[in-house]
Amino acid sequence: MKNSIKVERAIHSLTQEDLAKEIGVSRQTINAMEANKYVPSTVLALKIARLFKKPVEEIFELSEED
Amino acid sequence: MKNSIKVERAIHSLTQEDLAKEIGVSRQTINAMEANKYVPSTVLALKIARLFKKPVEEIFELSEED
DNA sequence: GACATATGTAAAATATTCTTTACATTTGTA
DNA sequence: TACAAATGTAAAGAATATTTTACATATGTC
Repeated sequence: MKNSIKVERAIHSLTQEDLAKEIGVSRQTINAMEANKYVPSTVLALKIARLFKKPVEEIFELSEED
Repeated sequence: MKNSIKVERAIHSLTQEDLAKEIGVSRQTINAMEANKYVPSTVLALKIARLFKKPVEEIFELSEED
């Protein structure tokens, strides 16, 4: 799965730590998500999409291997 | 978090096992998801939404406690 | 009633997410 | 250069997701 969190963060001028606080996770969780180190939970995806005012599908996209 | 998987399954006339095979998880995972026993991964949410041709947000909804 | 199919549930094991702590590296700026 | 802020990364542990196996219950049909 891919995601465009880093881009959205840039658009909204948020640091990883800002975003982490907004959605209630650690900064490392944001960092790891951006680096595709793991697949986040649906709750996180919904919170991030809501914050950025975009559909989940526009931020998180399935890859071939999923 | 709430979800309407059971309803979508009824609309599409799919058994829990049908759906499980479609998206590549065990039947118990579907059953537990419907019973809100846990929060699924974003990959599962995207797969389910894609199968039912609806946005993730229409099937999975954040609750107060999230 | 007997049978098949679908669903609910539970426990143990495994895999994965997420936190915490800590440090290294990068980048911008005085 | 020196400093601060942001980012990358890693390792250990806690919490949670998911599988597997297994059985119970419900529901429809013969």
